[in-house]
Amino acid sequence: MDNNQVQSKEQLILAAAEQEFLTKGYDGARTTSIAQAAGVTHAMLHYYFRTKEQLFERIVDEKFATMSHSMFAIMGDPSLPIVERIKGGIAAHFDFIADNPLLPRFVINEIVSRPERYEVLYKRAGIIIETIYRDLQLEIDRAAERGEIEKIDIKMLFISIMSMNIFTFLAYPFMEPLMGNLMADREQFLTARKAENIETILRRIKKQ
Amino acid sequence: MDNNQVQSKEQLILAAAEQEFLTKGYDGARTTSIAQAAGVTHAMLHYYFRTKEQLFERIVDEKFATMSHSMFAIMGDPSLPIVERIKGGIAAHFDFIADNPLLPRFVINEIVSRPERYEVLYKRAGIIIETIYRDLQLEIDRAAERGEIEKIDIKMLFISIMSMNIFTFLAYPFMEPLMGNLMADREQFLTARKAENIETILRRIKKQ
DNA sequence: CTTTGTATTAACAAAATTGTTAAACAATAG
DNA sequence: CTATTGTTTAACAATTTTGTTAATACAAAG
Repeated sequence: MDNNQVQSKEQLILAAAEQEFLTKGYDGARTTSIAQAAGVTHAMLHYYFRTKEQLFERIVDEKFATMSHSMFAIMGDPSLPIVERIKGGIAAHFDFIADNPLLPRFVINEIVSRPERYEVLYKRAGIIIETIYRDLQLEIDRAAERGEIEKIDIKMLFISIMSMNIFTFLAYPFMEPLMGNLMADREQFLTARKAENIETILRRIKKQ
Repeated sequence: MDNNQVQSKEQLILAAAEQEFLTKGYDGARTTSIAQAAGVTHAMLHYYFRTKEQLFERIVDEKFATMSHSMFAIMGDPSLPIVERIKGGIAAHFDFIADNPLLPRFVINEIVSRPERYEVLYKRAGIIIETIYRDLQLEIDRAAERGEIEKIDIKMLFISIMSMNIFTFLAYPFMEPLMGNLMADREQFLTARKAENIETILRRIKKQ
């Protein structure tokens, strides 16, 4: 078998499934359409993954992991001074989402439509995040006491960063036709938007 | 016929359809489930609305109108000084979305899954928005020249406002379990979040 | 009180979609 | 070479979902 030369059928199906699920969601996706896009008969899809549900779970697992990686990117480089660290964190998070622009909508839709399914996963993630945030909150509090920045709740700051970074991609198709020339050149807009998000957050924590 | 005393069957179906479509989307919605929720046979649904598609369009039309109203709310009260105006606009927009928390996800999903359908609608909206923004941009430019605020692109500012306000509700189910006690009390969190969004935007335009 | 149009139901039909199976085929280990 | 194992296909089955229809009830109008 040539697993490396040509992509295996399994790989082809997974790639096609990812595309289909990310754009159309579970309900909108069709196993026949995935099989067709992968260039295999739809019996093959069932041979490798048994059910649509199981194929979907493979994609969900990977995408949830990617999403959590993206959230850790906001943490930034701990060796840098706090303002530089936040600046870098925002940029890294923005770039991460830029590389996975379909990810947030997929994850949000999935959480909304079957919350019970992710309760366990979520409880664990919540605890991890809690401890990590505590460290960063401490660093922020110390910087605030030194008068370098404003005192602020790190969670609120994270929500603001995620809001601005994620919304950019989430609502791109919605906003683009409404914004005239501003968003006409995607690359140029994204560059400007990244800078704007950083500027907005930095001003939020700037001592005044 | 008692059109007002008791809700008409048509009204019941529309209400059930709105709930179903907003939470599950077009693909996830089931006409049988809508009929059941409305307490009518599913033949009734087809009698009144012919097809799922036509029923969906009724909901979409209304929701797109609501969404565009919400966007106009950001404009704020033109009789107020610019900073107060923006402050009020953010608050009004936030409250609007708070009253329609399922709206943004629904609209975004719809735009992403069938963009061609809204091209015409969008061209028109884009032109209207363009002219309205021009006025506000002028007012901002004048205030900036007077040294009251920073010079800023109104469209960028609007995107930031929409980002922070909308993301709050869009990602609520996703964030809530990750944020420990912060989001435990929904009302309290929304109040804090509204204030945070206003603070963030005002700092963005504050002359420094 | 009969006609006419609307409302309602149950049963049915059609289509789409997921999933199965049996048989053919290919690769490979012994 | 052949037995075994995994791969592939075509055809089929089951289910779900949307949509239709024919029969019936009901209300209003003449």
